Amino acid sequence: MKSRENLIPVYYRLAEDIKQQIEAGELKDGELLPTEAQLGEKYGISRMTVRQGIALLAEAGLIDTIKGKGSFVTRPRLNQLIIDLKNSGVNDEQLRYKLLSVNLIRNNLKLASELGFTGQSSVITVKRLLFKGAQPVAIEEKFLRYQKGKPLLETQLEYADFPELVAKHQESVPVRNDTVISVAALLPEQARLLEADEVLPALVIKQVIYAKGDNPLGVSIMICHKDRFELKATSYPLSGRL
Amino acid sequence: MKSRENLIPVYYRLAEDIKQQIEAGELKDGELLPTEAQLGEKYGISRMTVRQGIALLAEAGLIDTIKGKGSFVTRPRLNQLIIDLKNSGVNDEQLRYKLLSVNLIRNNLKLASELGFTGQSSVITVKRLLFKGAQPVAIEEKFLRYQKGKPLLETQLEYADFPELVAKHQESVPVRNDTVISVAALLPEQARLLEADEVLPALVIKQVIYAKGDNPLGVSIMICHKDRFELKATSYPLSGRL
DNA sequence: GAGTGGTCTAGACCACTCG
DNA sequence: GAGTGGTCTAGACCACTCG
Repeated sequence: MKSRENLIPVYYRLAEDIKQQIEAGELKDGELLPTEAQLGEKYGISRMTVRQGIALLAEAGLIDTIKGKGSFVTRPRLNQLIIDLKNSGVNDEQLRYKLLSVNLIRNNLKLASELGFTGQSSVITVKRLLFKGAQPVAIEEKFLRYQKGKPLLETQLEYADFPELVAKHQESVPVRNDTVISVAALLPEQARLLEADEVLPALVIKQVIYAKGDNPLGVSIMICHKDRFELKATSYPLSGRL
Repeated sequence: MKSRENLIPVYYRLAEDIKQQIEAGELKDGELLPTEAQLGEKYGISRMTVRQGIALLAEAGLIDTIKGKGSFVTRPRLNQLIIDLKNSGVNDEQLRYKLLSVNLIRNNLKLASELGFTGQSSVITVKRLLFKGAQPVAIEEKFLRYQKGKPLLETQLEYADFPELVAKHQESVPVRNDTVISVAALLPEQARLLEADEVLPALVIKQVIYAKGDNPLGVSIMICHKDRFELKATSYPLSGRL
């Protein structure tokens, strides 16, 4: 079936077909798919092409393939949620930024080691206020390993998201972002900045960016106004090709 | 290079090689990789095998491939974080569960429509208390579309995670989980259950499980004690094959 | 028109699983 | 030993990009 006629690749159509069957409940959780050879036969395509479709389904979490046995229908991984910090409240396009302060703190081993910056005693701090419309929604404080000869541009300070900022200021390549989400009470000064009652709690998002080998390159702490900010996450793959 | 000698597939070694070069900064952000033909030449392997390696790198977010142009080094997507609800505080293995109540609420169109359960007026509610050791850490309340002839087993009610529970009780196949994370004050009864001061705020995790076509099948609301619970997320692919 | 990645084929050998 | 998926090849034609 050389279906170049209609531009949609055959392996993709095979994957879609099977996806439909799974979502319609025709192929149930745990059930075994036909073998690759059988699917090739059925669709009139070669085995490598079948495998391309199967790979797509596996990537989407719809099947598990076990060598020597076959491909089994499985429930999608609904417990694995994706937060896109660029589109879920944080770093939203609707947000405006106001730069509060930038400091280079030299020779403060205590601070550097608290942040996990080994072999380092100078730290850059950047503080911004995030607005949605006229309302302040979050305070963001960033701590960067100081890197000689890599000055930060004003535009970066104001507009770059955190991983991007770290990338620009570092020789080392950032490879991982570990984040913790928790709740804390606002400090008086934070409450003032956020124009909130002092008693209000806040959503706290703490990001740590690492280079290869678990070396922290930067730490970001966002203090978010509880009524003006929430985090959205979804199980649906953002880069989903199916 | 038929390197079956050492069990590690050639395409995998190619991908690892390039990954190392990217993480070491030898291949910088935006740089163009050699063409597939050149890589095939260099490693002495066929183009399809090169493509297998390239696909792995693309999946890990280390390169972007553009048809007709080539493959470009790109920063990994550090803004896309994965929360694994099974290993990040929620549904943790260390957690114990106490079933508080199970109810079938019949003929309550208002509740059903609030939950988004269309064409439906009966709702099952399940309330559990989660413990870490002897300490209550969260209250979990679930609302399920009632499905005739699909009784819930006691063991499921106590141990199943939410997507699993929905899957067991529904004919429809769950395909998506949309979650919102926010902050709210504890109600007096909730504070009592969590053995907390009434004034305490709480982390709120609201999950909605959908079938195909944006039909909600179930809603779960977790009210988490702020000092005993935090959510962890990471950019590192959990199913990372590289 | 030359170069690139995207799709696809028809074969091959392998390691693994299962009865 | 029969069946399965995993790896790999050496070819082909295509659509796209760029000068």
